[in-house]
Amino acid sequence: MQVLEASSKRYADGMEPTRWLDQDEQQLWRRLVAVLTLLPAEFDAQLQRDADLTQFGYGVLAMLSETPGRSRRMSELAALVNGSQSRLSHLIGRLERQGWVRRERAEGDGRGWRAVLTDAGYDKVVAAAPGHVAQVRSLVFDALTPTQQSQLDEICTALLARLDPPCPGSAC
Amino acid sequence: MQVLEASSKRYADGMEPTRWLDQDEQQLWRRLVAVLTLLPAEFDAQLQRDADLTQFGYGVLAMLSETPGRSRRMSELAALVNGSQSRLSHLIGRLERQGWVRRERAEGDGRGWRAVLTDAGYDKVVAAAPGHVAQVRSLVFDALTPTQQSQLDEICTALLARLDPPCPGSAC
DNA sequence: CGGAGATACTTGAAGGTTCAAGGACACCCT
DNA sequence: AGGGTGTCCTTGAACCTTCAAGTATCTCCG
Repeated sequence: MQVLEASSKRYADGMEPTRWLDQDEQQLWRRLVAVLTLLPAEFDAQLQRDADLTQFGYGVLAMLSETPGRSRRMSELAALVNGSQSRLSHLIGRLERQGWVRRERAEGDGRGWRAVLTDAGYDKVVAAAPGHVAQVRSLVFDALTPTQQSQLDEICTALLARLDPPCPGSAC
Repeated sequence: MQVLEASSKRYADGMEPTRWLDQDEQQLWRRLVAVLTLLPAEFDAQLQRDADLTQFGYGVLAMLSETPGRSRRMSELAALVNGSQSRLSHLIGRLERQGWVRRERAEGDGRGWRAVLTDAGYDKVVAAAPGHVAQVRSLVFDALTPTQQSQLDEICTALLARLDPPCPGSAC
């Protein structure tokens, strides 16, 4: 996944020369990319097949189901599931059409909306959850030792420190 | 990301009762989902911004650039980058329109095609690589200690063992 | 009060992915 | 030879996400 030669060409002033990945780093990177590709694909496939849901859609419904009042401000919800407002807005539109969610004006702020889980929506998540959790268990937890699980937890924490609040590469 | 109550309802014969995730497992799962969501998004954003490429598109071009002859059978290429044949076919169509790849009949097998990286395509990857590698370094390697890197490598290996060759949940 | 600027959300179009179907060719077996 | 079956790849439609506007409302401040 990387151009091979660490070419010795000149580089502009102020440009750091690229530090290419060494053998071990390349191996890790390739494996990580594979996991990043295949794992979500499996979850999407299972949810699609068994519940006609995206992982993102499931995540939103589940998040609502766990929230007191089973509803959230759109922007809040978007942040919780790591999606853009636009993405969420489109999704909620679709979920609304299926009767699993409804929109409600947010009180106190005329600009805001809340996504509210309907009873049908709640039933939907409850029905979908066992299959999804089984998949998570089978593809993640069953594959890792308890030690690896806590290692992975710390690794994710470290990675998120650079991903979650701060902006990509720029100064924040 | 999970329905809260471990409901004590009856289940059909032969159905295992769902083993819900405990506190620690839920925490890990949430973090992992966040990483699975945000990390690819960052890479896609950077590549889109700086090179007008998808991570998948970059991966394909890079893979070709590393291959002797700078070409691969479509099916082979699809497997290497963990994509479906259809996805690859559409992508190669787009890359071909931009002049970075061209299709060539595979010799020996009248059904087959090879994707061949053009010179322009090679220049394209070479131009895109430094920015991408910098991003990988900044978001992954700089965030992890050497120990964590080798832990992650083993974790990925363990996860891939259940993902790569075998089918999802069914018998193979 | 009133206007500038930020915030919350939506919308339509463009682009990418999946899914199901289809065409061309290879392989196998009689 | 030749017909059934499987493999390699493409295609079009449906779906989802992103991107760039656009609308409505709030906040701040003179």
